[in-house]
Amino acid sequence: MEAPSAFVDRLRPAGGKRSSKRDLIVNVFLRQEGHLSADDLVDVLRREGHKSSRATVYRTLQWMADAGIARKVDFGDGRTRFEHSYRHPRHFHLICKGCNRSSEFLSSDVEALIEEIADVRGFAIGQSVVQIYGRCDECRTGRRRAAGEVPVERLFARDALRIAIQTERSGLDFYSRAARITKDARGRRVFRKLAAEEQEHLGKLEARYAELLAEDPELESRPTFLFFKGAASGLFAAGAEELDKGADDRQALRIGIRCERGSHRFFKRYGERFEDSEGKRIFLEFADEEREHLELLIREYRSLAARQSRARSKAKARAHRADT
Amino acid sequence: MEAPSAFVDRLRPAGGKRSSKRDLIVNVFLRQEGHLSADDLVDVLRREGHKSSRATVYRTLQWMADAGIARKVDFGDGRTRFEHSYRHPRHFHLICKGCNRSSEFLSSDVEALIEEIADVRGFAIGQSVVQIYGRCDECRTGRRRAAGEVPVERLFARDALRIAIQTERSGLDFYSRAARITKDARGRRVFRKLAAEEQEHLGKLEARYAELLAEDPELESRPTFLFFKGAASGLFAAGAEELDKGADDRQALRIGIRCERGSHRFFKRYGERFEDSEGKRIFLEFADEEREHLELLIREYRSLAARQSRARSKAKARAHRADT
DNA sequence: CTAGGTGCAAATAATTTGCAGAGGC
DNA sequence: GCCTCTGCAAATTATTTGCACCTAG
Repeated sequence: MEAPSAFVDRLRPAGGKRSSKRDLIVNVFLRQEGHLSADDLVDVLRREGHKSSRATVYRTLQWMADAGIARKVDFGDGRTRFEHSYRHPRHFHLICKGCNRSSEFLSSDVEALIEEIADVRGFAIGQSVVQIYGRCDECRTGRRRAAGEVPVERLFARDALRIAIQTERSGLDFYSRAARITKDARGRRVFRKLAAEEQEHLGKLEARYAELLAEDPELESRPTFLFFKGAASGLFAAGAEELDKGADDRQALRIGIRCERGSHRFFKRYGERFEDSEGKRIFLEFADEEREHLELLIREYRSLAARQSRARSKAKARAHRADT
Repeated sequence: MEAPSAFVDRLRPAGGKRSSKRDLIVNVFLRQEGHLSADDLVDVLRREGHKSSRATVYRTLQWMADAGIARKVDFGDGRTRFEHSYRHPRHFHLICKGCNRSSEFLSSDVEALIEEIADVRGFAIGQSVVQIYGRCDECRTGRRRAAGEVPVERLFARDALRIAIQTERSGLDFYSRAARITKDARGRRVFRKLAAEEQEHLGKLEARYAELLAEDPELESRPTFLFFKGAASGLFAAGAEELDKGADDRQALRIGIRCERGSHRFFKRYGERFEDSEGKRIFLEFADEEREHLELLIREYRSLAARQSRARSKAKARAHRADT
């Protein structure tokens, strides 16, 4: 788990001079949750007994944004706010016009659509902003929610693990079914092997999930942060359904390839964005595993296709000999 | 087709006083395309030989935003811009950091996801902002695109009609297939009737599309404005595929219900947002037609289920009598 | 010693406001 | 005549800059 100071050092641009004032401002900033305006940060500094001129705070904030330590956010109220990126992945915002608070979410599906749209328009994406303005649950119902803040990093890890577990479960189910219906002995062996791997990995993920909840009991009840329909509605689950409708060996492999490809993409994308090193490792390992599965399935598909084509030409040759 | 003056009158708040200055500013503003800052508008007014103080322009812009004649847009460059809503539906933005121009798009899919996310979080949506920052095609490749501006309203109408036509086509295909495979005579008649209706409607839509293209030949080549995967990847097309995998009469009805529901939602949402009254009418009529289909299918499904259940209990009774 | 970094005050930039006068109902 | 709208100038707000001074490398 990377420390804040290491995080800053990693991003600090080379050649610059250190200064105790800047270090101080950066450290105070990194300790804050949520979105701060320059003035908010000056106030926090004052409250902690440090005096800094506004200009320096503005300059430091700009420096942090350039370095990637902070991100600008603009909620359209005339002042620029900043959030730090230490253990805090890029995300989208729900902004309540009642209480002026904002809550964060991520949606793999929205991101995928945005990428697709940009692609069709020949647009190279830098960064995208999704802001949903409205009234939050609390403001509408008057009910108070659990007040304790859970760092976004944990919510991210929680949801990512939930999705991974769901994916493994339905992957396991998919490969078991596929093994059952596959006629080709070699293909069957491949599916069995993949099922076994999913089973083993599932155990690991569940252990990690239990550990995460043990660290913070509040975590389980927090609302969803990471939305991913591809997993929720079930990439593999949809695949399994297709199998049930009667697929032959080749189709089964093809469906498996599609599922693994989607799953690999998802875990790669979010693994890369993960700040917590434990979760990041798990995710990238998962992505790698899925890629291996994917490659195995593709090899197997090619092999099966080749064998079938050989079988066909042999049959044709036989038929031809019979003709003449 | 509503005139600009009628549009303003419809939205003008009651009780206010008219003034020739305000009317002038509003009229000039409505003639502009794209996103104007207050200063841009002052410049346009100056260029047309009218002088107005900045304060008045700011006040008028604010008045228009309150009245719903204008919408604020903020691209994070420190100044607020405005776009008018006359024949201009709400939309999302692609913003090029190279040339500072923005292009607009709509995505039913993104909207649906946003609604779903807000719903899960108990958040009442007011308005949502989706901005994709990056570099546009022209800036990256250096190639120049056709320069003539096509009003968004037309692109919207074009894409909506394309989607409607696609939907009708695959709906027609779906119902023809369903009629072919349905064993129950009554159910078959329902599917035939729906197929005939889709056929007729398709003709109307194609005529309207041809008319639209005739009005503006540049229209056809412009990039997609309205993205809707539900239609593109084919709500009904997916349904038809399911039919082919062997569906019984009830399943066929159920698939039809799902398709009509998705289609109805889509056309209702965009029909309501459509400003051009001709297109709006087509869309809402379409939505109504889809709702009628939906209701017909639901009735038919219930009727079939009831008949099947009666048949089953009769069979059981017969079996029971044979037993004793 | 010298390129950055800091503080203060003044400058900008976008937008809003106070107030006196003009004009629609 | 009253109440709203307009114009001008001054005020406000968020942010940036000039410049003298300071400090780490």
